[in-house]
Amino acid sequence: MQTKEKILAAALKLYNNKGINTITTRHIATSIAISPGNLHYHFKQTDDIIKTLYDRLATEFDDLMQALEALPLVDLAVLRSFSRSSIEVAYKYRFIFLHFVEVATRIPTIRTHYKSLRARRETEFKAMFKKLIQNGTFRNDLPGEVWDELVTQIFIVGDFWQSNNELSGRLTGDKLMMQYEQTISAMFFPYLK
Amino acid sequence: MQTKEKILAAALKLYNNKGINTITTRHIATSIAISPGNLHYHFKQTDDIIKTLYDRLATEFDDLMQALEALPLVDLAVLRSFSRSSIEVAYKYRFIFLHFVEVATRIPTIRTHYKSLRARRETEFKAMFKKLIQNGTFRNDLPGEVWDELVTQIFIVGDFWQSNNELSGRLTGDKLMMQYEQTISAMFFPYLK
DNA sequence: ATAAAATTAGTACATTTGTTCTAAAATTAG
DNA sequence: CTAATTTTAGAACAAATGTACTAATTTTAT
Repeated sequence: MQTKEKILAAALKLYNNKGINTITTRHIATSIAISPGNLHYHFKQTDDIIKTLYDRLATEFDDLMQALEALPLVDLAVLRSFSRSSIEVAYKYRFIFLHFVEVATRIPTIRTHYKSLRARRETEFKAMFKKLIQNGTFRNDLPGEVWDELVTQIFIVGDFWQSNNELSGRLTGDKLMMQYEQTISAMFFPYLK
Repeated sequence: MQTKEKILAAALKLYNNKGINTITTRHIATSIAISPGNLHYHFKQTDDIIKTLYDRLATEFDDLMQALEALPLVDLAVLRSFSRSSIEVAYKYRFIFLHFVEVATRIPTIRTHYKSLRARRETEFKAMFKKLIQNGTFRNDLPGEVWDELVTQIFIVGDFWQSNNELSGRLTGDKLMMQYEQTISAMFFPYLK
């Protein structure tokens, strides 16, 4: 593995386990037995490492979204499998979600990027819900605002289920992902026809 | 105002506006024109300031909870007014929620305290839902797990609506609180009979 | 009024951290 | 094979930061 990839892998692991504030570039360098100078040759600024990792997260999400859009029809099973894949990606880059506000504050381009990604996904979700109402999967007796609020709720839960676990659950790995798969899919339950 | 109170007020303001990582004890001291030595006379450790602010948040929440429990009956209006008051308290101490994972990591007693508070509130919520099902406010056709998941959702949204706003909305003050009052009350909508 | 206690300012120290610089080593290209 | 380029190590620097220390000042108690 190239040094640059080694750095990213080590950084991801350390950030995920110890957070972005306790981990310094020296920690990362030491963990893969390279010098601080070498690390800064590959990443001039520390934040460039975080930025790169965020970009990868964004790309992996985008791939999921595009796969979803390519499907001819969206039903509950599809929604569930999409949610499962999203959870896996989010877990892989969990430090970002666990420190999302700080990451977005430290690296303004991340906030900008997230905002536009979010806006895009919001319209996508709303369109999808409309379809699911029309084809009789979802209820048709609820006022429109309720669906808008559901979208907001989904984003909050989707972005912060890991923070919630960190505070009260402390599950890890598959157990954690399975629990929140359930939590997220339960969000749709009372909306079913 | 006593110096100790001045420090806490200044810290709250600065933390809320700039986060806990950019603000140092020197910033706090300078903002109220006292020396660093004086600040550390009142708070030996920086984290003691955060700890004290968290304790106040916890107390204010406890007061709300006790007021709620003292009421003879709980209906939707009561639930809504409780949610409104919670939102105000959470906004007042918003830096804690915006950096919840880091705060809980840095100050272990906060994590411990939050966990037990959370467990207590979970049973309270579940009992309340049971009552609302029995008196016909909530639906009685849903499986029990759905209510458990609703409780989880409520905590996630309740703890992280501010982080969500920080990432995508950036509303402030009343506008912000009013929006999330709606988001939170909309969570109950599809559960109504 | 005076002694004791509490508060405050200011300095200083040790550590950490991001980053830069230089020279050596390794790799690549011609 | 040799020159150019890339990569690496290691030292060094400057700024920041939490905290301790000391002496002065203010407040409180008697």
